[in-house]
Parts: sequence; C-alpha cells; structure tokens
Amino acid sequence: MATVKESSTNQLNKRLVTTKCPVTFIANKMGNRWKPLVIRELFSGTKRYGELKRAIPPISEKMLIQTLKELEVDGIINRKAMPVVPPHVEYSLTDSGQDLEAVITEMVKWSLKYNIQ
Amino acid sequence: MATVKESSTNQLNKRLVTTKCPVTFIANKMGNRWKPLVIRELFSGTKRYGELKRAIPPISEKMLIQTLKELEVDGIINRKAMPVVPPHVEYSLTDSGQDLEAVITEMVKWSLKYNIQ
DNA sequence: TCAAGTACCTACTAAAAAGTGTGTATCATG
DNA sequence: CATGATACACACTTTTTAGTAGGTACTTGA
Repeated sequence: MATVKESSTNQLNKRLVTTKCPVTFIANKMGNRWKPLVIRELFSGTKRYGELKRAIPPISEKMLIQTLKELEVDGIINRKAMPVVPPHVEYSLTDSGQDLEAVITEMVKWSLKYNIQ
Repeated sequence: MATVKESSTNQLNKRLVTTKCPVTFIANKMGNRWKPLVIRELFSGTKRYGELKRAIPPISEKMLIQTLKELEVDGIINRKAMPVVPPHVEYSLTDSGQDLEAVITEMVKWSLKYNIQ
C-alpha cells in the first residue's frame, strides 16, 4: 500500500526517532495531511465511508481509504463492515482514538494562540 | 532551501488543511523528523549549534540547520550569532516555543499509554 | 437495460522530504 | 605550514508521500 525500503537511512532514522521520541511516535499515528481531519469527524460519532468522504470534500478516495487503513492498523479506529449489498461500512474511534482528544485540545489551544493569519 | 511548487494540488491541499485544521497548523511547525528532538534539547536551555549536533548524533548537518532555520522562521526559536571567529551561535526557545511544552506533555502521556513495543 | 450508488482496488505520476558529499572563512595550535 | 574547530552553503540523489485516473461487484430504480 506504500512500498517502503526498510534498509534506507530514512527508515533507520525513522525507527530510531520513533522509538526514542514520544512526539514522533504519536506523530506517526495521527500526523499527516488527512488523519487529523478524519479523527475530528469521528469525534462526533460513528460515520460511514461515504459520510467521511462528503465531510472532507478535497480528499481523494485513495487518500481516504489509505488514511482509514493506517488508522485501523494503528488501532486508532474500528472498521465494521455489514455484509449487505450495496456495502455498508462504519468507522468509529477506539479507546486510544478517543484519548487523542486531550492531545488535540492542547494543540488547538496553542494554534489559537499563535495562528495569526 | 526546498523548492516548492505553489500551484500543485499538494500545496493547495496543504494550505487548505493548514488554515482549517489547528492540528495540521501546529504539525507544520513542530511535526517532522527532527524538530521535536531539537525542541526538546532546547527545553533544557540555550544551546550552541555544535551542542545540538552532538546531542542528536544521527542528524546530518544539513538537516540540523534546515530544521533550525524553519523553527526560526516560524518563531519557535531565537538565533543569536556572536560576531567572533570561530563563529559562536546560540539557539533558544521563544515564548511560543516554550508554550509547546503543554502540547508535548499531552503527547508524551498518550505515547506512554499506548506505546507497546 | 441503463444509470446510479455503495466501498473500495490498482497502476501510475508528481511532488516533497530526507540524506550524501563536498566546499567555505577565519583563527588557534602544533 | 598543515590540521582542527566553528557554523554553515549548495548541488545532487534517494526515498517517501500525495494525487490522478482508471476499474471492480452487486443491487435498486427508471
């Protein structure tokens, strides 16, 4: 789903830093272009794939599922697929996903204080 | 220092997301491979370029100055150059840099709770 | 029977981030 | 007179991330 060269210095440093630095550890879980937006949507409750898509218009379908898959693998969200047709899939936050709210709250505070635009 | 194509969808989305999402806003300031490590070093006080380099062995000189420059541009750190030779440059956190400690504290809490390794 | 809606998958390309390697000026020291 | 230490600068390559553009299966409704 994204080929990674395990032996590169980039990967070595990434692993090194991730295991030594809690900030990087969490950043790898929630810190890319779309993850925070998806997480925020799920703070207000369980959502379907299509609902997330409509809630975040500029995201492409590829980036949306990619983001959802990574969040699922990292245990931040749950995926519940109903065996019906047309498909019906629901996403929700896990406990660790919910616990991100405290972190995000602090980030929002800082951003409001220093975001001048 | 890193050529960016302003017209790309990537950049459009980056700007869009950065202005709409406080998490992304702050992530752009402190969320890459080396920034958190540099910031952490500076939590314990002013440091010289060479001290930072020795404190974070795997970082390359290019990545270190690049990181320092970005942090300076973003107002997270101060750079104080003494007009002596050999050069003597000191880096320290600004107020907004200091204020990152609350954010980082929450991140550390989450990481300690969910970092299983 | 043809289009629309569901939740994806896959190959590909463009762009950005990270890393490598070399070079700079000035002085002190051996 | 060469070497080391200081704090960088710059061109370049590698690796990763983001985005584009197609396609899938099944069913309902017109």
